[in-house]
Amino acid sequence: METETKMANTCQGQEEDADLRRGPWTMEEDHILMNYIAIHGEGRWNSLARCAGLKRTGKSCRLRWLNYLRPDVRRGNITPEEQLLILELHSRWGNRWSKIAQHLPGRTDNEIKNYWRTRVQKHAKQLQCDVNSKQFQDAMRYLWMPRLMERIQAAASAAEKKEDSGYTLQNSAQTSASSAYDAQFTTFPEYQVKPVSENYISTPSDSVVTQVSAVSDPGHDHYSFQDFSATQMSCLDNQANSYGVCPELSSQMSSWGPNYAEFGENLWSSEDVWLLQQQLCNTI
DNA sequence: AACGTAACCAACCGCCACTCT
DNA sequence: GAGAGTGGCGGTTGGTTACGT
Repeated sequence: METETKMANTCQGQEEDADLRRGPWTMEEDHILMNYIAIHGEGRWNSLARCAGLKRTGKSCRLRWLNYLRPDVRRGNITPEEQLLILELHSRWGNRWSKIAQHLPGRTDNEIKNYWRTRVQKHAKQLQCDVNSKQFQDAMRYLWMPRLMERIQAAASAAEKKEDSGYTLQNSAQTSASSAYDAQFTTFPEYQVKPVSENYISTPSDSVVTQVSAVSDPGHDHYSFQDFSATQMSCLDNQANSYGVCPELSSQMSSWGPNYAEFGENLWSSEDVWLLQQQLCNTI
């Protein structure tokens, strides 16, 4: 705080930024901001912007740093595990993006918000229902989320097979370096995959028994895949079927046969959507 | 190849809460 | 205690890229 005050004082003589820059950041601006923070650390953003010689508002600098320049920002596609967490956490907390982001290390609230608005809301639109409606919540919980679980488990299963075939591993975080699963675990050391005898999700083929768990974080309300598994299992108990789908949807899905496998997050065909709409109308 | 549309994402805006003077 | 300054958050916008016709 003292240094911040000093910093602010030393910059007071500088002229007011009447010609503030807006729009996309240039590489030069990025370098200036990164170098300044590397040397001085994050201070008060307005004075930081002035002292660094950036013709930007403090807010703009903060946003650029937090959402893009920070070294621990993860870029690239949202993994199935992350999607699962986002869906689950959003069902708990709603649009509390920053709170949700706290449970996805390296992801920014802006990125999660964008993911939700572009991809999740797209599906709601496809189903012609509100993203907060019970219909869509059910579709997520009984169709989308189990699909994601299956994809996660399939990736873990593939990794196990790799291991069985003589592939030497140093630790569980390296079990499947080529799968989407691994992008998460190589980056998030707190997550690991391990076989368990309880709290498992069975796939339709019942061939995969894995658990995704997070090391507990005392003093921090850290939500985990394990929590999700527990939630999902209670759902299975209640709904009593191997897909984690309510009985009405389950019967419809079994009639779809292989088409059910097409319920990936980006694979909702128009026929799927129509069928789902019909089913939801009938069941709710 | 050209055009239109959809999807994605960085950046901005406005509001609110907190801190400092 | 009041007002100004600042940071944080969620909502929105606009530019760019990808894709389809």
